[in-house]
Amino acid sequence: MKKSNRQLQKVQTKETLLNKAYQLFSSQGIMNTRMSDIAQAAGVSHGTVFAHFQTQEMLITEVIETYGEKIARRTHEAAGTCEHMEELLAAHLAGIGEFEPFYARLVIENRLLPPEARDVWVSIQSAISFHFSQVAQREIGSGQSIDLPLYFLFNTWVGLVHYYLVNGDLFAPEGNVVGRYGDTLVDHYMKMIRRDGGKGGEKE
Amino acid sequence: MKKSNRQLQKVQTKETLLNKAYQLFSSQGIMNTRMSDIAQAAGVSHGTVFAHFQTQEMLITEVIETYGEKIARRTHEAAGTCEHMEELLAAHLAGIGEFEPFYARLVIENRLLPPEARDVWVSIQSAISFHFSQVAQREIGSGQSIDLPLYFLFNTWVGLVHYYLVNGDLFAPEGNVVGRYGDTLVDHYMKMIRRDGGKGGEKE
Amino acid sequence: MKKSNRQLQKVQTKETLLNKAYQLFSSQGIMNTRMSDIAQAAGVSHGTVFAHFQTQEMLITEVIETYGEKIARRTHEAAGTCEHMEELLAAHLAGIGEFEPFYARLVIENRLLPPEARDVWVSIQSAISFHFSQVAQREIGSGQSIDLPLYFLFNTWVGLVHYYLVNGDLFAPEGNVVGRYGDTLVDHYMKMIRRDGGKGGEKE
Amino acid sequence: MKKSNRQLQKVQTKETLLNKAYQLFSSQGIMNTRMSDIAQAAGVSHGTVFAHFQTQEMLITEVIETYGEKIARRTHEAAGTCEHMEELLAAHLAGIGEFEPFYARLVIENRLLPPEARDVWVSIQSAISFHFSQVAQREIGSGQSIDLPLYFLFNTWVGLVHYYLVNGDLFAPEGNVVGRYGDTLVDHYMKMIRRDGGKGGEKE
DNA sequence: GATGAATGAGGCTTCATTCAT
DNA sequence: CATGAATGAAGCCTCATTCAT
Repeated sequence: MKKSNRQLQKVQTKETLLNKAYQLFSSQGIMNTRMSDIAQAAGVSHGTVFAHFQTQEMLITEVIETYGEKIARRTHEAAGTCEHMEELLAAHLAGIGEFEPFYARLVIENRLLPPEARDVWVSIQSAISFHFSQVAQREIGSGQSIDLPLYFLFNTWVGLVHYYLVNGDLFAPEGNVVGRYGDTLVDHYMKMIRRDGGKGGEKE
Repeated sequence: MKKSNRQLQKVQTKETLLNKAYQLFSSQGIMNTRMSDIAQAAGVSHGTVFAHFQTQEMLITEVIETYGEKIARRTHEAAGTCEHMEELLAAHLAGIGEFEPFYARLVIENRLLPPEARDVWVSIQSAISFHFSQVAQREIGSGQSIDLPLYFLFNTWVGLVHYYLVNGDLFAPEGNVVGRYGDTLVDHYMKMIRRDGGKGGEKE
Repeated sequence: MKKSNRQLQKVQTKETLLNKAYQLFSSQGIMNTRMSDIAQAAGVSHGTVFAHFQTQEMLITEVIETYGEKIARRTHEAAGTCEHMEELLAAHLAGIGEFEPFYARLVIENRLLPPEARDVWVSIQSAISFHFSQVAQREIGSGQSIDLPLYFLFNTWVGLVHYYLVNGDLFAPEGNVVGRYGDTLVDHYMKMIRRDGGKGGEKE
Repeated sequence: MKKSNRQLQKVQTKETLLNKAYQLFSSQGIMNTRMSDIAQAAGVSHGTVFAHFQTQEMLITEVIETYGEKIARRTHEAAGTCEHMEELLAAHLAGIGEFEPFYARLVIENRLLPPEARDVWVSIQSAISFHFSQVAQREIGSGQSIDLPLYFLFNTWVGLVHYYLVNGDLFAPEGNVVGRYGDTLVDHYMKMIRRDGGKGGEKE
């Protein structure tokens, strides 16, 4: 059990580092966070960070992998049982909502992240896209949704959500965009893609 | 009149600096461009940049103001005579298209720019929003468009366009997102907000 | 006898460390080899190295002592039965040849090594010098060799050999200087110190 | 003349840096000297060093180029008028002697220097080799010198000199190997390569 | 006003060594 | 003893900004 203890210790330290990095990334931005900030936040020495992550890029990438996976999983779970688009979108937002500050940072700094980190990000989006497309396909097939390319419907939705997140400081300075606008976004989006959308515009 | 000459010279130097900065920002990113890069590109000394702009932030802000204003004006002009939403969206994209590399950078680095730059950015968006809302209002009133909040329709459109620009490296590695996808985006978006949208998907 | 086992184990671990260090020193250089490289190569933990050698300097010194002694012994053996200078020089080179990569490193990094290591180095050279001087003395006495101070003859020979080793990357990129040039060096050197040397250059 | 002043200033700073680096390299070794040591010795800030030399490697290379060229030139000049080998060797040593501490460092750290620096070093040696070969060729032709390959004669001489320099701490702790042994080395070497060398070994 | 050399704070990374288990 | 996680001093390099000319 001695070994077990040491190993546990190491795993814990690494987890602490990942978690503190995640917190700092969420609050002050990813590229704005220095390695030494993370060390300090985790209560370890500067060098320790490098004992766990070879380079800053690798740390960033691993944080994104770790928490991105959580976000994707959360969405995946929620999406698994979804019958209708409304539910899926709500699940998507719920998945994001749990990690909103971090996710928003990912959206904001997207193109400035190390390439590997970007790959991770893209694969997260792909997972979501997959679920979305399945449901959308079904809804289009059943005539519930307007017939537009799946990728377009997806991009519209994601673009909308990301737009709110990127401009979160304007929309929700308290930092809870999803909580504040989530339902409305789903509602409006659904109205937009429903075949009978736009009741207010009744043909006379 | 000698002074006049000097002043002219000064104005020209400043304009050169702004223009070279704009070019560099477009090609290599805003925060990736060093002050000395700009000086070199403009053929002046490193220190001269600081004679015209007190700080890097101020230079960035001023570039964004200058060229943002052009983008907004261009869009404004194009939008001014638009009767229908299609035309407006096309005009919007045309306005962006002329400055795509720079505009894309603005979208990508948006939140990492100096706060004052953000204000400029917001005002660009406002100009567009104004036109958009006018036309959208009319179309909703006439029953051509689905009845959703104007801000939502606008955010959806802008979110969509920005999503394509941010991911321009994936969508159009050659760097011409608007040219490649512009028409499609307008088409699909219009189908989505038309009251009779999605007819093509009608079952039997 | 349990202790004996333990001690045996300990001795073996240390030997492994010395040997792996020797190998790494030979292939990548002495000062370029990290303590952790050695630990890894020996299949022990990083800390274990420090259980056997208090400091890096002491490890280096001990490796040089151990293998330097082997080189010296080998040369001593080969030199022991030499009647003539040719044989001695060949023996010297043979002794080096067995350990060329390591010996070359010693020559290359010589003055950058810990002081104690230098002492070892000097004593290796002394062993060779002793044999050399004996044979040289005899040959000078018998008129076979030119009459120059023994130390000069020795330094000339060693300087020559070391010059080839230090520049081994230029002379023999495959890393076998002794094999490639050994015979030639002996031949030429002998011609140089023979009283009748240079006959081949006689005019008319 | 204003420009002249500034330019002069810059050139002077760079020269100071090169010179201080040269001194530090001479006294404490090349790879042991930190960039900040040089800055401090030159009385400028740390960053200034990097304003003049892009990287540490480039600084090292440039110091070696600058002072290596001086050494080579000195030898070249002295060698230009040499009729006999004795004079050439003396000139070679004189060239080295002026810069002995630095030259010795070059010999000692040779293989540990950045590749470009090594190239410079090799080209210095080539210049010397050229002169040597010319004179040696002539002397062999006239039957004054033993007939051995030019490269061997050269390598023997250089190997000998470098051997004394590398072991300067043993031969001449006060740091003046050339002054102390130069004449003897030339004498003995000449005796060795003279056709009539080794009088002491008179044929009976 | 223009110049450009100098500044120096800021940040990443390496690795010998220690020490609790 | 062995282990290996943690330490922290050391060193390289960048670049916005200043200021004497």
